[in-house]
Amino acid sequence: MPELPEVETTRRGIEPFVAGRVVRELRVREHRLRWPIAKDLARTLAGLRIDSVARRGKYLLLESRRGALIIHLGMSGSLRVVDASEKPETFDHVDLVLEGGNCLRLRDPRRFGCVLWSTDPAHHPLLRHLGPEPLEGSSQGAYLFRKSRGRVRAIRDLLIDGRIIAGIGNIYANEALFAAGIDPRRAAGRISRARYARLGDAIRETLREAIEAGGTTLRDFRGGDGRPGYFQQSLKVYGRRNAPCPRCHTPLRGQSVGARSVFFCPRCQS
DNA sequence: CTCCGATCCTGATGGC
DNA sequence: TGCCATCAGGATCGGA
Repeated sequence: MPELPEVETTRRGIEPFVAGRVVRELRVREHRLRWPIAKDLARTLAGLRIDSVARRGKYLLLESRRGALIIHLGMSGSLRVVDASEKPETFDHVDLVLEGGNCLRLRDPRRFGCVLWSTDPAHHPLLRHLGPEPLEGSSQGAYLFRKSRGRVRAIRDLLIDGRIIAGIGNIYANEALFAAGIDPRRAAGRISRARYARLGDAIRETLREAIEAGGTTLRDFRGGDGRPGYFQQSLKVYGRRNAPCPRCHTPLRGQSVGARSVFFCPRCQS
């Protein structure tokens, strides 16, 4: 579920409760996530002061002087700040208990997320090959145009590849391609520079609006403050097969490309 | 290097 | 209401 806007919403929700706090204890009820939680992680974290909460792509980083705790929410993960005395439910796998009585609680039914310690997060294997942040620097259109030359894969697949550009998943790839008027199935290498310029702007606009709305809540996403996101109401094509195109009212199409779905307007996107 | 499919796991949904 | 198949927001890995 969580793509860049949901992770950023989470970051903003938890930061006021986490930054500047000292870790009292780590409680791990289930260590079998995407990668197992290290046995000695509790010892590593105890007494550590968390200086700030950063985001890189879909990764959250709880930064300290000695290193960072890297958290990924996978498909079904969420983080909330709760009172440490609150009883955990099923799938509440990890508690980071803080001095003062608050607790950062990770819930992840599908267990595709991870919790890892790194003394040098920028060079950690999971982050090292990540592409640029779509919301930083100038528009990414020229960059994407350059990276796409000679590539035959669908543009949707290029956009959700974190090594090309970080943080974009299937929902926002589909939404940005609609905004830019590009068919998600088109070969990435055969799209013009001008269209990439439009796409770069569409990506930023789409992500910004989604963050402003608090992310997209499909099923059970909640921000760090426990509130749902409201961007779902703003989705123009994702999940809306056969619904009228918001621009021209032609029925939207939905089909599988590779392992996941694309949604698009056959008239507005070519 | 690039691309594609399989894969980890559980819950929601829709058809019958 | 129940059962079963299908699908899901991610990202790595291995093989072609």
